Amino acid sequence: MVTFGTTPLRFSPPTLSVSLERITDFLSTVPLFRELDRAAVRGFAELTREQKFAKGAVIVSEGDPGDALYVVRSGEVKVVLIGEDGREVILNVLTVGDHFGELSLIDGRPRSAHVVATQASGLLVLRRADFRRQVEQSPAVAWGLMIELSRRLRQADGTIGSLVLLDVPGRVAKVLLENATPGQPAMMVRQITHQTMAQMIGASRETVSRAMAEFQDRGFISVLRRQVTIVDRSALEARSRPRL
Amino acid sequence: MVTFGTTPLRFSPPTLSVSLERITDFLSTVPLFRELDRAAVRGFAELTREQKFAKGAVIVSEGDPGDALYVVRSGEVKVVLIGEDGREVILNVLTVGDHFGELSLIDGRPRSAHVVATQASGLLVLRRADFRRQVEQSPAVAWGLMIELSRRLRQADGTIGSLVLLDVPGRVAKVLLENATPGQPAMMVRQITHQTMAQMIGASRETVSRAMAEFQDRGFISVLRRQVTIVDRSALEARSRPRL
DNA sequence: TTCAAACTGTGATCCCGGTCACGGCTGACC
DNA sequence: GGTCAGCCGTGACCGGGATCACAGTTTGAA
Repeated sequence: MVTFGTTPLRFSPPTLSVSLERITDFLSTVPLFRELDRAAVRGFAELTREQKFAKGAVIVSEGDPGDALYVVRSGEVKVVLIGEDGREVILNVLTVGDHFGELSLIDGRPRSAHVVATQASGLLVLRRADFRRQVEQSPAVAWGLMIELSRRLRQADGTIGSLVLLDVPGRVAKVLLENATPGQPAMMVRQITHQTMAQMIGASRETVSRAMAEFQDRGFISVLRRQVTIVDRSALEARSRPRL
Repeated sequence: MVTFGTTPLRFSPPTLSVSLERITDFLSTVPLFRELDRAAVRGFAELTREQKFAKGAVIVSEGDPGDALYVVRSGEVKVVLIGEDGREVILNVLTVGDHFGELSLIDGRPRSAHVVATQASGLLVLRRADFRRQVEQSPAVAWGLMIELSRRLRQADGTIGSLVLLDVPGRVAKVLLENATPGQPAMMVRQITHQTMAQMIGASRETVSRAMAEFQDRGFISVLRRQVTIVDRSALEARSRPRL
């Protein structure tokens, strides 16, 4: 039974508030809102509406005036830059609990990249004015935002370093490690196509294929039905450092 | 002596000093504090100490626990990543009014890069606890910080895009434009050595030289005693876009 | 099960740009 | 002035990785 505080609801609750509670539950798990008490999170939840996107749908486009924050509730999206020649650079892949769009909310500038659904996805949308008012009322969210921005900035700087200092196999090793879920003796990597990897590290699909083949030969990883398992973590780590 | 690349590193002792009002005047010009009234800015000014660094001095090192924010009061510093093989990547060049070190203050993680003085410089230092208390009292600074972080994140993403999508001459054209001061018909570029440019865009010094030579031949820029002038802005802009 | 669409593996070719080598400038400091 | 340390310009070489081409393998929808 759904309860508010200790008071059980006697009448069948409107669907809207049921889903409100579920959205509140969900938002509570997002790092941005983790410091808040339930009432404050509900304050945000009330301001959201859920929007569904089919695989391949464009959620925001570079240059758009940005006036909303999105939280991924289900599915997966990618943040991409697209060159005039059509080539794509994947800046980030976001899954459940991740959010995007805050830059435009903060500085009022246009969107700096495209965001595209890579799977059917459900996103919670929070409009600018609402968000801003809420943030001003809870400084905890402001800190949370700053922490998140810091994390991304460190990550972006790391990516710049890799692009300059590492060769393609080195960059491949790095994304493998970054996408590994920590299962002790042998670690799994969430499924990514070579094409996607290539766009994440600024390389061609073929070169990524060759690097993966090499890692298999050497026993660094093993691949079974497109599921990659990391066999020799430290070898990959060594390969992901600049070599002299 | 420890060296990174070809630049010898020197450590210079801190010197304490200077007038509170003059520091307040200076901080008032920094975007981060622009929204604050004079009393609030003085509050920050009271918490700072000025520290002098000789050219080549290391101000912070990657991996250090970071517990201070620095504002450049005079001189120039560079933010660099250093590979194990000694190669440097310049993430940013900071001059008067710029600041660095806030990431570690925000998220408590170690410093993510080295910062080295490229000229004799004076830095205002603000320690973690002091800074944090002040920020909590003035939300305007929190917004200012978020805006600054957003700006850097956009810039970093743009850099990633350039590294992947542009060839070396394209990246050279881009830094020229980014470092141009907007003098109408012909624009000047602040002095940067080819070596520095090369480290900013992930290229070799020689290739940058050749690109600059090409731009001169074509009449895009002219160089007189190491002072670069942009002659044909739109040609450079065209060159700084991905070509099909 | 079948068939199309998407993904992967691998060879051949070519070229951008890194590296090496070296000589010519420029400017700072005795 | 001389001399020394950084810069800059340019040629020669060659290797990592993009590109093209095509065959083999999965996947998933009907």
